[in-house]
Amino acid sequence: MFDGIRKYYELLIPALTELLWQELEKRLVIERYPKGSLICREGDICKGVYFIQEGLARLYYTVEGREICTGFAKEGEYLSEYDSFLTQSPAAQSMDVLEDTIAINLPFEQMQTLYEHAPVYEQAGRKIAENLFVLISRYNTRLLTLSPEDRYQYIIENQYHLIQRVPQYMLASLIGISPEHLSRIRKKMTR
Amino acid sequence: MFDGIRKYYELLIPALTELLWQELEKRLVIERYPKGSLICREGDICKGVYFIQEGLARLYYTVEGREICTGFAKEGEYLSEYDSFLTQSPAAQSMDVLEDTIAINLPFEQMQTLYEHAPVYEQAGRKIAENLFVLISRYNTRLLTLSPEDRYQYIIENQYHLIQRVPQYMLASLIGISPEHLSRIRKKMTR
DNA sequence: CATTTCCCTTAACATATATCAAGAAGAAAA
DNA sequence: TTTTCTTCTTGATATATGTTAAGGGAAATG
Repeated sequence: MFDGIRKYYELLIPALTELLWQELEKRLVIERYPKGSLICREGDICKGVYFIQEGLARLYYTVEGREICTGFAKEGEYLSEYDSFLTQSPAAQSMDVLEDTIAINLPFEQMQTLYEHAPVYEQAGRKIAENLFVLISRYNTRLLTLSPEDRYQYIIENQYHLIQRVPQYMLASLIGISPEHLSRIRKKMTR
Repeated sequence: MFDGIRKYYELLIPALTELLWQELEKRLVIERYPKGSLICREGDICKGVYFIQEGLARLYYTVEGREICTGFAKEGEYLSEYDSFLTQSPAAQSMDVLEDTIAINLPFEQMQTLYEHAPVYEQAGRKIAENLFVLISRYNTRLLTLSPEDRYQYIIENQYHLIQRVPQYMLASLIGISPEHLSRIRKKMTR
């Protein structure tokens, strides 16, 4: 059950011994979400960092009744409303799942306990924070420096699984344009 | 000289002893930048995380000859092209200073050495990464959920020093609009 | 003190992109 | 199968925001 996430932590913490892993493992919580259900609602405090074991999760703002997606995580990837998680303050975004999903949650209090328990866990926390920073930073770079066409092209070339698993109108909001406009861009690109 | 940054590290690492501080201090590098000079050029590898001792630094993309600002740091704040720093890959943004600036740099190799030296430093690394994540995440939230007017209003209410120290056309790009448009927004707001 | 440079404003105009509305095509449900 | 959703497409229209250009004032420079 925990094979995938264990490999992930071994990458994060080169010095992860069997004992240290067991200490971590017993704090992990397996959570199952049926397609369409919420992991975290905007305004609530995000309870954890979720390692997606199986399925597909989504992070999005709701602005004037409309959803603006900012990220997706598939099997083997992490997702969290990390600002809310870190600062234990109300989440600006919601998280839900687009498919039946199994997530492994490392809750906030458990993470703090680990930090106090042994300093190596700090290293995992640091690398998770660093990885999430790089993700959001590059997302930002694309939004600010690429044209809508090039942002879509980026998804084709680097996140093709999203095109197969995510409705096009959600990708439009990820790119920062309307669904109609993405449809026209696609039409132009096939020519 | 190192008073400001020491206080900052004491916040990050509650367990920072005199000895641990000395170990850190001897790895810090004081750097002076005259107004207008570059700390890091786009395409280069960002050499460090810079604690601004005195002055004002800026982070910005250059797209088709135009500059798009994404962040500023004044005295007592940090700045870095952190993606480049973490991954030791070419920077997407440049960093320069808008005023004569004294920065205290913790270079990448020195930071790695500290991590190996004692695990408490991991805690500082983690918190720096977490803080920078929260900063960029909230910047993102503002860009994606607020109108240009409200983004400018946010600066007035929460970063008023920028209005006093940064040219308006740079704030326009921080907000994600043209200088002319910001000028019109300001005119409308005074009424 | 003159002069140059930088920055802000304003107006006219251009345009990318959003919005609105309708229909088609699949996919899911009954 | 038929029906009902959901998603995607397409066209007509609207609009926010960008672009270009010009002038003025403040600040830096010599």
